[in-house]
Amino acid sequence: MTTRAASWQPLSPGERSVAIEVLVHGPLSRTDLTRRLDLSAGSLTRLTKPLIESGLLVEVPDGGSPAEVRQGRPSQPLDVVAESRTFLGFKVTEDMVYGVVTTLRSEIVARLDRPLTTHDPAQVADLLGEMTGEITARFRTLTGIGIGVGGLVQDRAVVGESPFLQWSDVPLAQLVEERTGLPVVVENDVAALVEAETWFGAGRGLDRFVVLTIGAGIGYGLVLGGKRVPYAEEDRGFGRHWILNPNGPITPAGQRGSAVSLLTIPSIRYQIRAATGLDLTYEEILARAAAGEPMPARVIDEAARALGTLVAQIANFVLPQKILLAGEGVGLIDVAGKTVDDTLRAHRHPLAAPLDVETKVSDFHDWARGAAVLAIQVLVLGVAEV
Amino acid sequence: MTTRAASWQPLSPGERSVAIEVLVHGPLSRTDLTRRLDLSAGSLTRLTKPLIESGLLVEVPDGGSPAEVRQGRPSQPLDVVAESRTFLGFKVTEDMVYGVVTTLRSEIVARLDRPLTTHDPAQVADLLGEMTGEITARFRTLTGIGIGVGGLVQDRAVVGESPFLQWSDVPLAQLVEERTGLPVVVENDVAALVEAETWFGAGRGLDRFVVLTIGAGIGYGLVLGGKRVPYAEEDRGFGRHWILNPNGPITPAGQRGSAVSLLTIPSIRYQIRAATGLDLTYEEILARAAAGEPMPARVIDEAARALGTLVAQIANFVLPQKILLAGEGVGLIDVAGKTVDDTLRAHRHPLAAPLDVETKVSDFHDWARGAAVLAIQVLVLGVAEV
DNA sequence: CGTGTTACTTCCATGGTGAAAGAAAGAGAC
DNA sequence: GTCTCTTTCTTTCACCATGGAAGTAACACG
Repeated sequence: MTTRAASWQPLSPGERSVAIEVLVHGPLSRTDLTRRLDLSAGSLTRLTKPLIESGLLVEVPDGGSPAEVRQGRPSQPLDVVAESRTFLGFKVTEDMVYGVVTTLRSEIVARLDRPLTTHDPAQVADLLGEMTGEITARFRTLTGIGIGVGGLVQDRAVVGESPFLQWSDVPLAQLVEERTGLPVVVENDVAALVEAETWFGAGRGLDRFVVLTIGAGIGYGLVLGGKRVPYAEEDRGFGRHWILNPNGPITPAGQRGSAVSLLTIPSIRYQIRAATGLDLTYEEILARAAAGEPMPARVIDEAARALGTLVAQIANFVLPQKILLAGEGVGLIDVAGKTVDDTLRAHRHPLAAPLDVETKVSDFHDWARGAAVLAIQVLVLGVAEV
Repeated sequence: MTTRAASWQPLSPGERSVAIEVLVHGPLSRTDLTRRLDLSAGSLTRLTKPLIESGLLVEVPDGGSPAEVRQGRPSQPLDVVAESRTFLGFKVTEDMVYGVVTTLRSEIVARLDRPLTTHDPAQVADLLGEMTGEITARFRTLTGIGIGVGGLVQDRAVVGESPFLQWSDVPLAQLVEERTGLPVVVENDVAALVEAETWFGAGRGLDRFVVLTIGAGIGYGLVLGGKRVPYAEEDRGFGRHWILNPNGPITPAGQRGSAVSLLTIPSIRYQIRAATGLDLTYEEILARAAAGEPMPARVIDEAARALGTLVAQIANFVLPQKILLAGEGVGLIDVAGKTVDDTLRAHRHPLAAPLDVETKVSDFHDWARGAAVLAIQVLVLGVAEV
């Protein structure tokens, strides 16, 4: 590997936990950290000193609400220098590569998209290399690259199987590393999004957290104890066998009445096409459903009930503290949110803990950002954990 | 509290982890323990020495297969003295109290049942006190008492709400402690069974583990990271809103087609009664279904499909390493196991990791044993953790 | 009876830890 | 201004769990 010295590896376990806590949970004073990490004040002074000397952390002016007047010596928040390093995340789709540049805190500072005209691995790697070159010219602090791909990814490096790219066993990480000289992490796109939301997004600091994505397919991510649980079928057709309505529609993909048949964008478009002959976009279908056009309204209503049922099942069995609904296919909530809610409530125990559902209609740059987070994790944790 | 000195509390964290590992995972040599606990050999000598001196652990003759010849110095397994202490577990039902006496390893060494003729809290406590008296006479090493009750239990001490006993806010632990002078833990019966299976049963050593019980009602227990996840609705009608078949039967309990309506013993008996007018026992229904009698066969078949669906949903969303089906109502698997299996397979991804399903038709003594495990945990962990 | 192998013990340097005491930096009272 | 109070952070130090190295024990094998 041609990886630069790009790791917090020399940190002791204690130091790293401090660094991660500050990275993920914003500026924190040493006293805050004693509570969060359950360490003594003395230990915190010891742990933070080398981190500050190395420049990884800095003392920042107290940004707390200036109105609130507190007695005693003011606390001295510590923060990472988010701009000290930048990361590049790619989301590779069938015909486009979406790229984002982020800070150490996963804030997007630039975007860069390119059409993908070939699926030849070497040429795709060339394109990614070119795009990286452009970024390096603008951002000298580029530290690592993350790539999100739909399909099965092994060891965070090799695309084992990707139907839409027609790849199998392509060592994408190595190909891009050779062209850029930067450390590269490749991961399944859903897994990347889940990691990103767990570290910096909706699932930050949670113990049990679920991400459900709806788009061209269904994606599912389970986070327990702050770590993503890997699964054997790993995005090779999630939700095809989740039967939500045995009387549901039959579509080319998935079992009859499955989550895939009821909820994914291609299936919804297929249902409309089959019923009306019109080839409408997802947005058009939503608009017509909102306007009360019977056929679209019926399909969207059925989808909304399926989504409510699905979320209820997850809530009932996983007992997550939060569920994030993401992807382009959650737009139906804007139109049929009430149906989703009602169905969800009907399938849950009245005494069950209220469920925190967050909706985020993500675009491709959000997926790319997820991939960038993986590069951040590798820097922070040292090794690409699986 | 009138608790005797009954705790491993003075143990250091390292010592306790050694003690628990040996308690739960049978005799282990010091070298085994180095691997399991990731400690050095030196540390193990240090940690085990006081445990042996205090009598908590003993060196036992190597029970390993004597045929297998190994080189080098033979290992010296350590074990707890399972018989050094005994524990008493009660399962309180509407008309009976079932009691078991167990060793430190949760092996049942005696049983004691009594009819429950009153629901008056003081008199129930009197009965439990009497039964404890009998046991103390035979087992001088009695160390603690665990009580399992259907319903909502707070702080492992107070029965907050128990419909079938018509109790609310009964400080049962205190009542029994006053009469016995022994430490008492009270817990929801399902929670107790789950803890027992997690420590000493099917879920031993697993990270993600689910217990599903079927009997008079549905019980669900989720174990993540070796710890049971508490839930808000806590056995106040689990499964009433898990709709498994929207076209399913309507019964007095639960929503139409819910797990309760399809699977619990009262609901199955109700369906048969409503259809045929016969008031058959669950066993009779199973026998007639096995014999091919149409109506029972149809009901059991529908239940089997519901169970397969339910297990598949749990497997799909929780990704457990193992699912334990327990309770008296899992007997239908003997009759319609193939239907359960087929339905389960149909609702799972072909590439998903194979699921380990264990079935255990438990009786009331198994529930009582679960309660006894809680008393063991209190001794071992020092405090009743929630 | 030595040799090799594995299990366990003894001993010691190390390093992370918390407790206690002290220093720093503000607010508030007079 | 300045004295006190409060809270945050630092310094110092004793402690102790840990692992590593070297040594001992107990067996099989030739």
